[in-house]
Amino acid sequence: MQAGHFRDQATGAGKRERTRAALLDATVQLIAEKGMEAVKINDITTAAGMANGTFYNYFNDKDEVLREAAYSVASAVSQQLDREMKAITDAPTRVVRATKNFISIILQKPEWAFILLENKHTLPGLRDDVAQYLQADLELGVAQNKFDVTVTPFLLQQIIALVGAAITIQFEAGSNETQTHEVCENILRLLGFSPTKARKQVAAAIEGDAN
Amino acid sequence: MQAGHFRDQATGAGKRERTRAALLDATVQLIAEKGMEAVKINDITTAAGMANGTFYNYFNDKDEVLREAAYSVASAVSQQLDREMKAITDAPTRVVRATKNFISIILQKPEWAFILLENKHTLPGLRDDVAQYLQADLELGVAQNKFDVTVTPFLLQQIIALVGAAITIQFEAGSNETQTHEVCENILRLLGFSPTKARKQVAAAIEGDAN
DNA sequence: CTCAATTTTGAGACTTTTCTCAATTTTGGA
DNA sequence: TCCAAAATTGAGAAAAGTCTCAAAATTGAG
Repeated sequence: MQAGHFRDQATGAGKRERTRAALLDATVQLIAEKGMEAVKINDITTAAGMANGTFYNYFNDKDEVLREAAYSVASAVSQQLDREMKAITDAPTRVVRATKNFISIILQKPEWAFILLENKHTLPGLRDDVAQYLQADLELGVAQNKFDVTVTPFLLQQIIALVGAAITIQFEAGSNETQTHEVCENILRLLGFSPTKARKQVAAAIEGDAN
Repeated sequence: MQAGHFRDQATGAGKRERTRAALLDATVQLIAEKGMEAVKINDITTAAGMANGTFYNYFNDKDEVLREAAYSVASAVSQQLDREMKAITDAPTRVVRATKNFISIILQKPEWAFILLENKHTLPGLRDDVAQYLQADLELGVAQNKFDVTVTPFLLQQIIALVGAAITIQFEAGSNETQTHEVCENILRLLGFSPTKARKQVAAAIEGDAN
């Protein structure tokens, strides 16, 4: 039984919350180690330092814990991104920063990256959350006359696919700042920027970033 | 026991070939219905109209049949695409036509779409095949001074991600010609085309197509 | 048509994992 | 501190699936 994000969040809460958090942490960890399908109930309880039966005090079955683990991670990422995006008003800058921060948040917690990538298709919640974010920024950019596109669900998914691919590659081959800049440029190209303007915009947007 | 692509290919061959083909067809079909992980050996043999034990005359275990099914589908798609791409020499046209044809081939056989999407990450063979194709066309385009990019594995994956997302969406929501045109335009934008030029290029490339 | 070789069959042994529940331990409010 | 309520325990029943093998059926070359 080790540390873990949800466990930390639950220190001070009642026993019920803490046990639940420990189970979720163990689940996330195990998914990262062996993938969704390979996770067994016994693995989870053992990793969390409990007896098998305890599991059923908190979840009805495996699907439930997997789903909750994925949602919890998605919502943790979402919260952190929210915090870092306040007070940016220029749409292209928002898009670039959000992309960069999203990639960076996810790559800092490999076990999060894994669970999110594995659920990209199956988990409607996450995809829709990210899409809503993005949609607002794109509409802002169109209103600001910065983007030459029509904002459709299809376009959102195209952009999300670029980010997803960038995360997958960096997750496999190691974090890579150049590739993060490239995906930002690619998104801007998709939104109608010329190669030159895309490059300058990315440089400018990242210049002003704390990280 | 119904018809199926591999079964058709094997008519006239010996019994061994035909049984094997029937098992592969059943496997592909079942993957489309319930996903890789949910397919059981008994489902496969029942769907193929055989006894459980027969399976082990052809495959050592489930992983093997799943892998072979995926490879077989990938190679069938690859062959068909090859046939349709001969004799196109202009790089942007090649990229647009290949994208359009690839999407169209896959969406005509939903069970193929499914198996390819499920294996995008796990099956190195398929991904690399597609990437090689694309790489040649991109290098051609750079040589022809049509594309404003550096050809890297990262860029290839970005483009493949756009196509993958387009297939996923059309697979879920129904085939959509507009979206297919859009993904082609998006790819050209990524390669440095302006929105206007991208649109014209796509129109021109598809104009000259038989379909 | 014949028959050795090939293929198929399916019952059941075996493995793996899920899930239940009566007994025990822990918790935390009064 | 006390104790009822809450949480935990882990053995084993039940479920789900994999894989083997001796016997039966089929195949196709000569």
